[in-house]
Amino acid sequence: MRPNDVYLELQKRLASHLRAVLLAKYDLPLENIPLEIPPDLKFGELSTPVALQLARTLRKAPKIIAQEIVASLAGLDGFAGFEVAGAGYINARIDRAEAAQSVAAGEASEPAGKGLHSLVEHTSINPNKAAHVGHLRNAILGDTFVRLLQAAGQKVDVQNYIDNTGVQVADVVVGFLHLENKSLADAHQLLEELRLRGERIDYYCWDLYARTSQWYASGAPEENEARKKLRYATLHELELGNNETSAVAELISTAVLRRHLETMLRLGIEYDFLPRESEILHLKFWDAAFEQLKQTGVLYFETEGKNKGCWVMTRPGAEITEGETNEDAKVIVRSNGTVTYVGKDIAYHLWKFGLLGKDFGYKPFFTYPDHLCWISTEHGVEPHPHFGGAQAIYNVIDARQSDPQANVIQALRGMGYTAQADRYTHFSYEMVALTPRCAVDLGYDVSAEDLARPYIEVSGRKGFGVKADDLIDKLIAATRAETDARQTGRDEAERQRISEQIAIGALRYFMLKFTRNSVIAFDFKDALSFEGETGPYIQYAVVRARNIFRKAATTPEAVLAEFAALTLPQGGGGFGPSHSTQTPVSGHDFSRAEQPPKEEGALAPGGTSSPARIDRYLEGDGNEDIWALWLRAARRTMVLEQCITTSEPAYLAKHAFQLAQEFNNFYHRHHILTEEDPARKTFLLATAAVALRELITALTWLGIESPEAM
RNA sequence: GCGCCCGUAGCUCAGCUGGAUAGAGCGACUGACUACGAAUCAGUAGGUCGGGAGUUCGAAUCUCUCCGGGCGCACCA
Repeated sequence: MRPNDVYLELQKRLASHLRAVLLAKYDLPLENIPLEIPPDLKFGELSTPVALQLARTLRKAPKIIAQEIVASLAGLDGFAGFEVAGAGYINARIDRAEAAQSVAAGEASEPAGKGLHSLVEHTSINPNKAAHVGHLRNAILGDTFVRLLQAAGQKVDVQNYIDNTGVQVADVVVGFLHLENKSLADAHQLLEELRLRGERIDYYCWDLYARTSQWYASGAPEENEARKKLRYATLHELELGNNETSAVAELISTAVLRRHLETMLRLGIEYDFLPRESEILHLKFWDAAFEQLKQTGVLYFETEGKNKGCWVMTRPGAEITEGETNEDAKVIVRSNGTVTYVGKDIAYHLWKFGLLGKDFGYKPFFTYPDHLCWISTEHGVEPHPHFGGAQAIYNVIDARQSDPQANVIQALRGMGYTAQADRYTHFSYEMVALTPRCAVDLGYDVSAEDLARPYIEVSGRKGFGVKADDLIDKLIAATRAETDARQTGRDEAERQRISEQIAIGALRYFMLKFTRNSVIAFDFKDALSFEGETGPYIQYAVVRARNIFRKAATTPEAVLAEFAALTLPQGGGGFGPSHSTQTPVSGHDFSRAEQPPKEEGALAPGGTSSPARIDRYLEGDGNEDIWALWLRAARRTMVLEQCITTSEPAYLAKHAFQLAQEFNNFYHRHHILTEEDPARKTFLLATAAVALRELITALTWLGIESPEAM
């Protein structure tokens, strides 16, 4: 039997059939057949307003068209019938028993894009301070998207770009060398002392960075001028490398980076490669890119206007008038010969697509339980894995950087790399801000102006924000208190593990439940909630399902095997090619809801002369909620594809929640273990087994573990 | 000034390529534990989808305009 995802498969089948019917009947080639999931099961499982849409071109009443189309649909494999409803909708009812067989068998279709080599860049925190809630959103979005691409069968490289030679690192170095008057030897000593005391270097830098930022503006005008000069002199030394200042920067930034990886690992987030800006500079990536940019004419030398003496490029969407100087052009090479950020980013992205003709050196940096994370270096070790050269890339970068991102894409397109430009996704998301109340609770001074705002932007420079590790610690403490109260029979280690799983589940779900372009106004009350639309709610549904199987002394696998026997008296079924036993349906003569849901006689066990179809359990007023659960379980691949094509993990988060909600509802309405009809009991257990399987799969894709108990 | 995002129930948010009575969670109020453990479930109240105009058989969804909020538009990264 060929694998397929029930809903997706039936949708495709109906669409192509409708396309053929429209062509044959009306000579209308219609590429996109609108298909939707109706708002209520009474309208069937799939529906199309295509007749409404065609009314004008065909000059016929929509209802007439719908009836004509329905007449040609009878007997379509996998469907139980079609009917015209409302103003001219065509509603399709699928063969429930047959669909349930497929779902139970765990059939899933291959999503589009299988085998593609993708590269996801996320996290990319400046290594000069502790990670905060904003970085958590980035990393959780990125990591989840990586899991989605992998679930779709893609080969994914996970990268975390490290700007170790930028102003932000320069600022902590200035603070260390000039505010604290310390040396390279002191830096070594500090790291050792912090290690012994069990303190975090990234927390230390959080405060130092904020102090230094203030220091730049807190003196007399001429003092501030000197401090600013010091800042840029330091930055210059970092870029050059091979000096004491850069050695301090390297030492501190690497220690902070290590902390970031540890923080993210608490959330189950891992990386394959850490490309650093220092290597992009020292290995002269830019020189190679510059040649290509000049040759393709993307960059031109400006001889007039405010950008005179610079190499510039035209911005995307800019209207250029012949013979006039484009004052709005983006400067890529400054008049002093140095390269801007966008320039370096173009070089880096040429490398990502394997178009630069240069590569990093590689050395191992961080060890995960099952693989190594590599970091860039000038002279690497052999052998090493190769990164870059991807077919599709995703950059998880906040929405404020959409302009520079668009510039990079524009440059690639201008160089003739249009296929790559099309597969370059700026995976943008809005920031995480704090509600004024949250800021006050944390002890920050909040101005009257800020108090009136809906939210206040987090700022590392100001030291304003919620640190990632603090939030995680707080979440674990809260779940631990709850777990200790509930799981009195379990030992310390077990309770801690469960608490961590729940805490991380709550945090990851919280960051994923919002769509990317909505600003998250962070508040501890919401983030620390474990009820309602939360990760723990979904995890709890899993635990409940598991408890049923434990009490019944069976397993989901055993139940599903039993279920297959129950529903497959002839051993066939499913969505195999030639399995059409449908009776033609004229389109207006059936109404499933009116059939009695249950016969008086007991169900004959599978394998007897009268095929023991399970329709009776899937239809009728009392069973619509069960069928809805099966139907949702059938949507896994559909949701996965939707998430990938729209770069929106929130759809999967919503799907998992709705699945859990329907399961909890089912759990209350139908008591499984006390069910007396053995066949129905098997059916109910199979329902739980399917829900359990789909819940665990969805949670895994979201990077959320399923605890054994809670 | 130009560009992008947002404005949906008291609060926080969904609403897929325009489609059938606008949904969820939280909060409020009513109920359900002799347990497949209530981190749960059922029910009630609550909405001029920011305002206006247009396109359409049909608009929360598309276009225009106005109002309100946010973020970008460096020879910073």
